[in-house]
Amino acid sequence: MSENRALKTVNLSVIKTACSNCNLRELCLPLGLNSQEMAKLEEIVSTRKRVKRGDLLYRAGQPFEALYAIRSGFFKTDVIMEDGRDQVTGFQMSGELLGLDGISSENHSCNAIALEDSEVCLIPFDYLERLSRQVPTLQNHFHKVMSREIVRDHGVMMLLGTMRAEERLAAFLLNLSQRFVARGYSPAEFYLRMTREEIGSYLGLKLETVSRSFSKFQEEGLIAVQQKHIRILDIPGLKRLMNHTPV
Amino acid sequence: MSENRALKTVNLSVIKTACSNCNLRELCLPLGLNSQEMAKLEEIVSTRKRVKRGDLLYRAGQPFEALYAIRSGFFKTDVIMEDGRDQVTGFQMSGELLGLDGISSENHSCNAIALEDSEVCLIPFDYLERLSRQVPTLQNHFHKVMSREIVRDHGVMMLLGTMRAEERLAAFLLNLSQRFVARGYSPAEFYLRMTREEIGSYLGLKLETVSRSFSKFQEEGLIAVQQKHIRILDIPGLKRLMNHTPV
DNA sequence: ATTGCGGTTTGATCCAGGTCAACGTGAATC
DNA sequence: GATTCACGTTGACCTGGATCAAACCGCAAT
Repeated sequence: MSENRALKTVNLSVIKTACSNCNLRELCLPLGLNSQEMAKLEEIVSTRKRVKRGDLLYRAGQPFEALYAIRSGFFKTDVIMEDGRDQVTGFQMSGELLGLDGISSENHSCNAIALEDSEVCLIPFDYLERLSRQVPTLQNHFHKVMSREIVRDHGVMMLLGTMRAEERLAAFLLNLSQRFVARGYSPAEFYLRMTREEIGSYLGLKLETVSRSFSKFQEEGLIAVQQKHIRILDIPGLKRLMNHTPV
Repeated sequence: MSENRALKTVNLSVIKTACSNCNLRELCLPLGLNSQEMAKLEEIVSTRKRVKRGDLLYRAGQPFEALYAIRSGFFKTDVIMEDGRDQVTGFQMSGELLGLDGISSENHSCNAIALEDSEVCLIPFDYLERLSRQVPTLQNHFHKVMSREIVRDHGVMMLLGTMRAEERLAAFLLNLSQRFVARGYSPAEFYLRMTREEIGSYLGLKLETVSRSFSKFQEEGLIAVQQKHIRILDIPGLKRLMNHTPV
């Protein structure tokens, strides 16, 4: 919680040019803004925050004040029922926005937990609304980001409602792969930041089922797994597996 | 598709006062607006559209141009995979907004189908964005509506990911009940507009399981079912059933 | 009144994935 | 370099809900 605030002014000046220099700008909120608009956005995105692996960025029930753009690192979000059951609702990586769920009730409705040491840019929401009234491009892009989250959620519903275990896992791997590509990483080789249990929670499966499915994929030559290290050997194969009607 | 356009001016004048007179205004987009702001909103919500039972309001892939506020009636939205499997992603009733999924890609990403003869108010999206730049209350409320949809989706994920068949159905009934209450109807007695198969699709269950669970609830005195007519006899009982840890 | 038909209920059986349990593995700590 | 601990793998068995099948219900068309 205690952050190093020495050299504050230097720090701020560095940050003021952040968005325009940020190599995530094409994935993140600034998408589509001209340099003048970007400068305005930079004024409101003035603070960064480090979150250590395992720490919560925010917790369900806390008052909502800001959105967070992931500058680096990896997060999960989850919701917890009164009886203790929990569900991972998503995994978020650099360039993605956290906190959209908090707008509706002005309280966060889920927990956001860093799965590795991470850094986020803080976007005070009232400033964002004010600015997006002045900058139609930003307004429209923000609406698209929210809508995209809704579409993603529908995809997860489809996955949870109609797909079998192996289809779910294939879909999950392909989705990760795609998102890594968008960030300039290999589509075929990556480290999973989450445990089998977290994957299982997200996919509506038990960790043993996740583990068994990984092993099965490996036997079939679709992937090579060693703990958290994944190499996808046959992307088309996984795609085929994913939408093969279940009997 | 061909609509009666006779008496257009009369029609418009009638509609111009629509929002402020509409008894759904506290559930719908106008929430929180003063009369002046409401008047501006009414200018852009100038058209209504009837949708017959079974007809599509919009179809996945169609260009997105407007949101739809349900004036009366009942809808379902669903997504369809290439292999034909489909998933009902929601049931919408009066005062709720349809079409948010289309903003992100400027194409609708799901189908919206009327489950009874319905009427919707058409809200051209570019107008809405323009107006919400001028009316902060509207802007904020629209953001809350989108966020609420995200939170709802997380609830469905929780349901699909962690709950057992009977818990899902109990949650479903309680949710409908609540929403009927908000509209001034009985919390305990209503007609289901959707089939067992559609309920099943939404809840990630087969229609037989839905039917059996209804019968079980009836045996236990929790509800009285006769086809589509439901009477809830024991709301606390359903609530208890819903979050009783599964073993 | 009869037929047809979409939707619903109920029974019998099956199986994907859950549950329980034992063992492996590798990174961190002393 | 031994110990610990969280995480992962694998096997054996069990069960909730899927599947298959038959009958039933209500209403719309004739």
